[in-house]
Amino acid sequence: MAVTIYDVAKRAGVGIGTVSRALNDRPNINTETKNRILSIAKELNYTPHSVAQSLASRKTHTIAAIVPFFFNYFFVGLLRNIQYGLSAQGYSLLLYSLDRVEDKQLLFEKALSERKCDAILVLSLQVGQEYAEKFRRTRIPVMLIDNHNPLLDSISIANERAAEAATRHLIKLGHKHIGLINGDYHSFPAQSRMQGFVKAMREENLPIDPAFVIHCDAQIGEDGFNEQAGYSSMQQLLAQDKHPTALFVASDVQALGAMRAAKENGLKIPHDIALIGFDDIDFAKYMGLSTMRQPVELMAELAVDRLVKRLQNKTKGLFQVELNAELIVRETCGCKRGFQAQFE
Amino acid sequence: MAVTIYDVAKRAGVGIGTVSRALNDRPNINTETKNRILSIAKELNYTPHSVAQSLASRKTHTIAAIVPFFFNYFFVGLLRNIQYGLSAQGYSLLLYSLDRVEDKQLLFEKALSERKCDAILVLSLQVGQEYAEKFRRTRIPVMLIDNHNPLLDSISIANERAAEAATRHLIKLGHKHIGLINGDYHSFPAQSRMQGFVKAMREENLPIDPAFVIHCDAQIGEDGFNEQAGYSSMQQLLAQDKHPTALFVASDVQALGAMRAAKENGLKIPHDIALIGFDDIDFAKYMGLSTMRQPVELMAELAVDRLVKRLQNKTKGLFQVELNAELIVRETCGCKRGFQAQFE
DNA sequence: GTGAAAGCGCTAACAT
DNA sequence: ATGTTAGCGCTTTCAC
Repeated sequence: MAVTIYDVAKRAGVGIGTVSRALNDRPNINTETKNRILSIAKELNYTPHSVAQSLASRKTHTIAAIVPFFFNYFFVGLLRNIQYGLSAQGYSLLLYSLDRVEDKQLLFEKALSERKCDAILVLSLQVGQEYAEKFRRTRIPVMLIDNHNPLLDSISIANERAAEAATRHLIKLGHKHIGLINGDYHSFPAQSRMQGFVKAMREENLPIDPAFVIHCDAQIGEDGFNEQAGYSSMQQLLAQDKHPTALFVASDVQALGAMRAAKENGLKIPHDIALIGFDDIDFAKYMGLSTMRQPVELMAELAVDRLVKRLQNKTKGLFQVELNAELIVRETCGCKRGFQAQFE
Repeated sequence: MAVTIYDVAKRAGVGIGTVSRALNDRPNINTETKNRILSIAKELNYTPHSVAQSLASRKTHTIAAIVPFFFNYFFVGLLRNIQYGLSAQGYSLLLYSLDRVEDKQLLFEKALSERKCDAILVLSLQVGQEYAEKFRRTRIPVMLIDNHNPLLDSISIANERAAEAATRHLIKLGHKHIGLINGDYHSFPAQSRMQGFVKAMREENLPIDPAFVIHCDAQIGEDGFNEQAGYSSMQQLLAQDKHPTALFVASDVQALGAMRAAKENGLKIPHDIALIGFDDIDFAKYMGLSTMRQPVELMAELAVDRLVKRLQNKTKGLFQVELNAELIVRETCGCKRGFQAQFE
């Protein structure tokens, strides 16, 4: 049996209350006794039993992240930074992932009912009205990342502005026939990115050819933001008798898929088709993919920071931030002179 | 305040013991009372408080995974499958990740002392003698994946055999000058992969040019299995006045880096240098990278299954499995006729 | 078959 | 400043 505060108390000749006070750095304790207790605890190799602490204090010091694992590596970068921030603040990360979007309700329910966590981090998932209200009612702090809900804290990207910037960049390079490969249009980011695209085209008086705008139909359980979807969309685009000279693609993994399809069709990027992706996943750099970078570190940092503050009641009111994506110019947009396509 | 078994008991006019029996499907209870309790519980929207359950039963139904996040996407695939298996078995996944290998002891210690988990899953990390013994002593089930220790359960890949197979494939294609880009030689997989490479070359009476064998020096906190390391290794290789005609690379991300370097040097793959990687991460498929596939799904399934069985005391004795990697022939090894290099 | 009672290891309120 | 006590919400004896 492991050593408990009772053992420490007995050895120190004090009550368990005093031990608890010493261990938790609480006031109303003599410095001497405190030090004595601390050294005895160390000597006995005492470590607190966090489950017992949780039950008594009603705090688990654990935060659950609900993540659609899909096939978008954007989440990996986010998660890494979230984990990093959480552990720095003394919190553990409980990971709930789903393979099919339909399962999200189940996980919301689970996180809520099991009470293994103090707060919930929801990545890139749409939270319906029902659960938004439920979260509010249970008073559990919830933070949405890469999504938005009027009732909940959120950190998202100014998707519309970013899409607009990407599109404008292509326009500035002289393209007149610009297409869009989007994710599943039911998703929040997909809609905003579409709007940004449309806005840029409209304001520059460029016609939008409906045949050049493709929304990846979400397969069962997916969201269209994956390599395969990008590949098929590009194939679909190229199967037509005319194709755009430039494309804004709503995610890097899709863009990678699109590049693969382009290559198979003998098209050179950016010569035949220029490309801008979205996210700036690790591989974008390696592939020379121009893209709109999401500030993953910052998003994670803000999310963790805010959630922890909220748990400490150090903040009130809705926290809704919109960050800007940044255009990262690499090869696929074609504005670097003398560049030879990564893909043949 | 949430509803507890006391509420259910009162409403049903029974003791809490009976409620517990009903809820947990235990014997010695009248079917009628049981059903009555169950329906009352449902009506009251009762959900068990897992923290209280844990404290009383000394079971958390949570498993911790200690993961070096590095930059190797191999872990992502593993984690996804692990999470999937665990949740199917009613377990939660606590994620401990480290950014620097040096931190692993800290996390071992943390997982052990906090007692938030029933078992520990260690991914791709070397467990020293000290902790192996400590794990045994505390009797906490531990499963190593992608590594090995005589005292602990493990699931690993027959690295030597796999490396040998990859090398032999290159030899069979007629290559005489074959090089190796390895991970940090201090790591277990790197050593075995080196041995397999050497074995194949020896047995086929091919000389090994020391200049063609590169071990990625692990940067602080890393393990050499990353894109950047692969890139530099290739640069280093190509800076010499002669270079191999084929390469076995110890991981796909490194191979991707190597391909990037090759392209920058104007070398065509597989024409000038043939390549075989290791892991079969998602991107390998997209890049046409030939590779030794690790059976990630199977590894995860076995690991979870075994760990859960162990927690239920349904198994004893050491469980040490070695699985075989499978050669996935794509374009970079050059054995598909008429293939034109993905990279220029 | 069921109820009462004793923990699980801690925190926190309340005495002293 | 310190000890005592009552929970936290459950599981698990142990009587009946």
